[in-house]
Amino acid sequence: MIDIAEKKRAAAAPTGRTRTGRPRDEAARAAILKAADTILEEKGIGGFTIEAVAARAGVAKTTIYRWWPSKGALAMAGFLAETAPKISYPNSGSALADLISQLRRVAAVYGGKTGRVLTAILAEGQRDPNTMAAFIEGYARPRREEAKAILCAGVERGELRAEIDLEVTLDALYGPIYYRLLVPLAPLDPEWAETMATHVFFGLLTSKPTSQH
Amino acid sequence: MIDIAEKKRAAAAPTGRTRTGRPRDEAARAAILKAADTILEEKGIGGFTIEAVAARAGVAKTTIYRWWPSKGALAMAGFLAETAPKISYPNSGSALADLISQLRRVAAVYGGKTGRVLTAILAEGQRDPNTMAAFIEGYARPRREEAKAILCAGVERGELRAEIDLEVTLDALYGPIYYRLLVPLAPLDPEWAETMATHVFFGLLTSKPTSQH
Amino acid sequence: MIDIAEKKRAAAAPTGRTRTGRPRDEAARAAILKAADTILEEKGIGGFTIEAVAARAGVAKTTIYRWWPSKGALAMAGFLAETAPKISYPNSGSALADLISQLRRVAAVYGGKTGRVLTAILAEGQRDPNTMAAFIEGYARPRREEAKAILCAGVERGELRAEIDLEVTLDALYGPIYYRLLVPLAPLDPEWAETMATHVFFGLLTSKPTSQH
Amino acid sequence: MIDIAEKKRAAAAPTGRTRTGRPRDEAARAAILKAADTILEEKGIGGFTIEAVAARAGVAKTTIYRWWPSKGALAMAGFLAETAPKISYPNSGSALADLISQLRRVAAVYGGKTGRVLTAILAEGQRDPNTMAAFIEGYARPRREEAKAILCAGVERGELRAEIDLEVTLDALYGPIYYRLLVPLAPLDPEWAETMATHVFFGLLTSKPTSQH
DNA sequence: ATGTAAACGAGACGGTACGTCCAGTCTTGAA
DNA sequence: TTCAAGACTGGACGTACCGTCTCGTTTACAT
Repeated sequence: MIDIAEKKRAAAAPTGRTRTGRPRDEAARAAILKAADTILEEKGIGGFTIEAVAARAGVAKTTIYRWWPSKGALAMAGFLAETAPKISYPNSGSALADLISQLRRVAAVYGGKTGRVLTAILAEGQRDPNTMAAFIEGYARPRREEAKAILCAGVERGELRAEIDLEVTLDALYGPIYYRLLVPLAPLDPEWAETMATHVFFGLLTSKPTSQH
Repeated sequence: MIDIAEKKRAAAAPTGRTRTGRPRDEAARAAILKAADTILEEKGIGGFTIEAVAARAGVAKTTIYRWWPSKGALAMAGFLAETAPKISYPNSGSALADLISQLRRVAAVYGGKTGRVLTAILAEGQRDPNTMAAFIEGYARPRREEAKAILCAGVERGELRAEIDLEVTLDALYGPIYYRLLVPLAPLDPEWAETMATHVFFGLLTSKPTSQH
Repeated sequence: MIDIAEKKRAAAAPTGRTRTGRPRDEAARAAILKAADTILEEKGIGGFTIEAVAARAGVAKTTIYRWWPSKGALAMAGFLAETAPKISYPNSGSALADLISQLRRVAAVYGGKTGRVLTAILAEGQRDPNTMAAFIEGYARPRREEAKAILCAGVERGELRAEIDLEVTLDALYGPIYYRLLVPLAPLDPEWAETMATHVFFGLLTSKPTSQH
Repeated sequence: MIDIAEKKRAAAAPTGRTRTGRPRDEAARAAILKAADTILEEKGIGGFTIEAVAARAGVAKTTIYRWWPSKGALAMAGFLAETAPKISYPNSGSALADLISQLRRVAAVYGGKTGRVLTAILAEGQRDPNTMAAFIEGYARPRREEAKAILCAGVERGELRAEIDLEVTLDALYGPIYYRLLVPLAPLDPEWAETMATHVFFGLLTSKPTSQH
């Protein structure tokens, strides 16, 4: 898990220098993350202000600014601490089954309160590159690596075609979920996710080509 | 093209009552839209403020508020007036070719300055439902309908499987583009778009199943 | 009377250009000055914050910042508008009588609520040269000129010695009053002021020297 | 010399109980007072913050707060320790000469860096009664007693009129100096101080009255 | 030698006010 | 009736210091 506070602490005590001064208040840290996440869930990004988080956490604004450099960083930290852990990967030995199961779960979670948090972070990320970077490195990329491992196994077992580009495949499977999350043309639910995955797995064409590309 | 101003004018002169008073300044209207779009392109959503638009357009803030109810509406109007017309649909008689060609073009356009405008609108749309609605009804839905028509034709010609769900298919083809637009894990370019489309069209599996679903 | 607002207005309409835009809200202006003065009287400089003045005047902070550049400028404006007009000059034909009468009145006024306002302004003036300059040009200097005129008349009538330096004389007569105001060794009251003035007028020495200096 | 630290130390060891624990760090104490005075001289009251003093003295904020209860107390302590000792009293046997000599010296010192420190203390004293009390008891009153002694001697020797009120006389002589210090209408220099003193000593009137008051 | 007690550095904490930026509304005179 | 100009209320921003607090460390005296 990535947390700017952790980084700061690490930076402050690089090797063996004994830490001095009043230690960080872990209760305040937890309250801030909890408050950040709750506000994001309840009010979305519109109501997510540092002042609101401080008030709800019962904490001074300065305490927040001491540890998180921006709104986006705080939102990310709240997301990672509170809601990100809810998604885990299955492992059944079948790439197709595992991925569909995982995509269903992701759709279900993103379709709920966690989705509101995510949209907020991504919206903030459009205006602040650091937030986007934190999201990518702290959340998106790690998840992709997990999913990539499943795809790899599927290819090795002969389940999936060897010619596929794994990165592109991940875009094809996860892209639609983010699309529905951010452009609410229709709700994001597990049934839709499974149908979408099935379309991508089986392709759209009537006949399988002998040679392709 | 949707423009609140048009609606307002229409509402103001419902049947035949002759309009009186100073007529709307079309030069101001054009300058505002142009300024909105330019700022969006240059500064992204962070620098897009009503005051900045007014200053750049050489127009009073009130003039903007008279015609557009919110920041998001103005961004949408600027987008529609200036950058949206750049994307058109081909028609070659082959669904696969037409869609790939279109996805390439969309990727190219979204990968440039227009993409910055779009991310700004979508970010704003996360906080303001009206902006999102305007985007969906004024831009996303119409484009989907065009694409859907191509898919339909493909099905009717036997090019595409009859069982596919057209809406889901559109999600599968367009989702990844929005994903790459909003989550910049990697750049958005035509080559990637074609590869992605190919993956979806041909599917990922090694063998075609006899019965599916 | 000096008022930054007046300067701004004057600067905005230098010659004949017709003023445009919403006119300044005079009620708000008056409420701000009144609130500033009241807070100064009641709480002294410690409680004099822009936020407190805004709250009491029922006005937005920005409205204050639009017209007064600093705390000190606002305090000065409040002082000039509300409490400065209370002191006027007598004119009886006798410099001694006039000055004593005036010094008594000044001591009485500075010994009351107005004195608290003055100490606040002078304290603020120690940290902000602009405040001090505004105080000197807008209040102190004009009063000195009035007093100087009386002294002049006294000299011309032969009441006062011709050799005296008028500026130094003013320091000698007014200095003790500011001293008692700012260094409260003892209260500031009219009796003391008259005694003090008498000492200065008549001198301290037992015998008049034939030649001096 | 008054120093809260002295008081505290005295209070901590009232009778005979031997003191235990780490002794006060005199180097830190000296560094703090030096830093306080230097900052007051260089930046005036505006730059005089506890944090700045601590940083300059290379000391923790807590060490300051342990010994001085407030900003004003610290400023006073710095003033007394560093700059106050610079003024001493002459003794020539002539009240007039001694006082003029002393007033010249005071004007010279207050016209320089020491003056900046004094204005800072007096400004702070307007907001904090304790600071003002410390200034009066620790500095102003003792100096007045010294000056009063000279005046007394002058009266006893028949140099000065017996009817004069000594307190009022002190106000008349020192008031103008504080006035020029705090209201910089003109610079504070020895020539002016002597002229002023001469005016007060000799009075302003053309003729000596037969009976007065 | 070893406690014990106070002083010290470091720095986190809850707060207050700052001065600024924009949002969105309102009021005027001119076109 | 629209427009330019610009004043208004109001909310949040990020910063600077305040005065308090909690630590781990240091220093000297008392045992």
